[in-house]
Amino acid sequence: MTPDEYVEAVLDLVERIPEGRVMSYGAVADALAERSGRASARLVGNIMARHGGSVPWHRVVSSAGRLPPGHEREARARLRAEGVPLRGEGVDIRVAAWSPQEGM
DNA sequence: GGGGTGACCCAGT
DNA sequence: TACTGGGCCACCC
Repeated sequence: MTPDEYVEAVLDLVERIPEGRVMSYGAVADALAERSGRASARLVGNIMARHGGSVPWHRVVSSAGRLPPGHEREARARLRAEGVPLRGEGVDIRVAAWSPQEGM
């Protein structure tokens, strides 16, 4: 799988995250590991930063529920509108976490 | 080719 | 609870 295809796979998965739920960068990397052979949270973070504009990027947060630097305000507004449980600076990932297995 | 950087993560202190 | 160190992988000097 080429880097470009990996980007496509990441964006494709992010598009499937249902409203009101979120995934961490690591969870995304993990879910694609089987298919791509790669599992790097950092890589997913980079991909979202560069190509996330066309997908619901706000549904992808850090494993601690922190929102993407520079976009906290925007992300909070969208997440709140979708009914994602917010906690402190970010989201309550323990409650909002979603995995592809759940949504097949 | 070598080295720094980043929307990350986990284990240890 | 907060910091550190190591691992991760593509990108850009």
